[in-house]
Amino acid sequence: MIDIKLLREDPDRVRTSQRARGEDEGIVDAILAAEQTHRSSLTEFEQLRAQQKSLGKQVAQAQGDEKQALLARTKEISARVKQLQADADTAQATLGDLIRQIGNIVEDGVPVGGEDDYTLLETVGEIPEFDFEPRDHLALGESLAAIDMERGAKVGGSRFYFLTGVGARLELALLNMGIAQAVEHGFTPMITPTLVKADVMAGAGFIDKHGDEVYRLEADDLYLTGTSEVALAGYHADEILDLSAGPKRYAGWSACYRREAGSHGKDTRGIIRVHQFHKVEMFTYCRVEDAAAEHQRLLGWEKEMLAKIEVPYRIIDTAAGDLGGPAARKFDCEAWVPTQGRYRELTSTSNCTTYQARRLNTRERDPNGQGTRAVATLNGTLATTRWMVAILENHQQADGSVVVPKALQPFLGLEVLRPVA
RNA sequence: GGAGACGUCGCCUAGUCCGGUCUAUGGCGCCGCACUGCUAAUGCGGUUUGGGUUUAUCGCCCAUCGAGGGUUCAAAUCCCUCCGUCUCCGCCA
Repeated sequence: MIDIKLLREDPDRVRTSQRARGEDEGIVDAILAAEQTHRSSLTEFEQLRAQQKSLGKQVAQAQGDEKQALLARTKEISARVKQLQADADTAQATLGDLIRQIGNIVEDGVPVGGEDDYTLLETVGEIPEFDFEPRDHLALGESLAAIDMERGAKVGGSRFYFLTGVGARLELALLNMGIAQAVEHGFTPMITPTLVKADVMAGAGFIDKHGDEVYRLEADDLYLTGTSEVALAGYHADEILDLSAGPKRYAGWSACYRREAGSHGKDTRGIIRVHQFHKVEMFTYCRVEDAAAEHQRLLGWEKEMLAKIEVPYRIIDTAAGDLGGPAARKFDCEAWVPTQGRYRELTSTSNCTTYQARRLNTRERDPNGQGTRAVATLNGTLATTRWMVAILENHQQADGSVVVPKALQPFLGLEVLRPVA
């Protein structure tokens, strides 16, 4: 949720942001009007309520006829107070519904436009050249006895899979390497709930626009999370944090669940796009002034991880229209996938500034004055199951074996993965 | 799953039975000031959060006693639903 004060004081900034995202800017004026309505109805309610309270005190002390007269007056006021309160509540709900439709204010420098309008920031590493026909990650995974899609489909349906033997070990090694790096940089490792309540899901911003993407357990009114970001965003909900000693950094380890609605027919082969996978995710709470710098740090830690698996990749600055609602800016790192001849997303880091925190009511003492203010939240990927695709394909050899990147070897306990006969 | 106890503004706590001087008590902690070689101790004052009004402050007002409803002129207090914590019993990885 954006700051209503910002919208009031600088509506043009919000309009510009909406335009960059390709979204309705007329809503700004609707919100301004709704706020006026809310404020006047609230004032009206409060004034009569004050009168009701002071009369109530007289009632308590009065006796006999005087008391009866007061009761008659106060009964009438009571009914009006109730009505005014209902009006004020309605006005507030209307305002809330409107303002929640606005995405975060896009950071300066973010390219305008949709999915294809990203800015290429950097390309790292050499695209490998094979003197043999490279096999895709699933062919490799099957011959290594690492991935079993067929039985995955038998048990869970399409887009489910088993990681078997070295496949399971490779995933654990990758995730453990992510946790190890996070710990090395001062993150607190966290294993998070993957089922969360509706208000946490909504607070993290995953219901409004990604509603179709999310699994919901009807019987319990719980949501399966698509990333530990959700649980970590909820972790400090309704709290006042002390960030005077620096940001709070968490590394969440969790299973992730995505419905992949609307992506029928896309990436149907292998484990690129699946309903369930694992991820180690960085999550930071920091002061809003530090958020942009922290975003660069998160990107730096993603690059550090990508260097460890020795695959070529590029970094893009996602266009405004491709940002999630809570994000003010997003950098994706995309690894080269040889058999597809293109780059595929391995990491994504978003600066959500105060957007999530405002919804989840996570604040700090205002260092510049009195009272409290919303903190900033950021997130970024350290490792996911999908990384196996890039590792397998980029490090494959003519005989079907796969060389394990050096940094990963101590975690995996193997230097080479060899095909099973 | 069954039975019971509980949830008060950082922490602890009074108030709830019997609705109205509760504008929520007291202690601890914390902040400020005073006194004082320093620290400590002591004294005085302040200390939930959100919002409205004003906006240069002061001030005034509303909401907030786990959450949401209800009863009532009036709810921390009475009723209902939900959430959470603890104890015991049962069942089960």
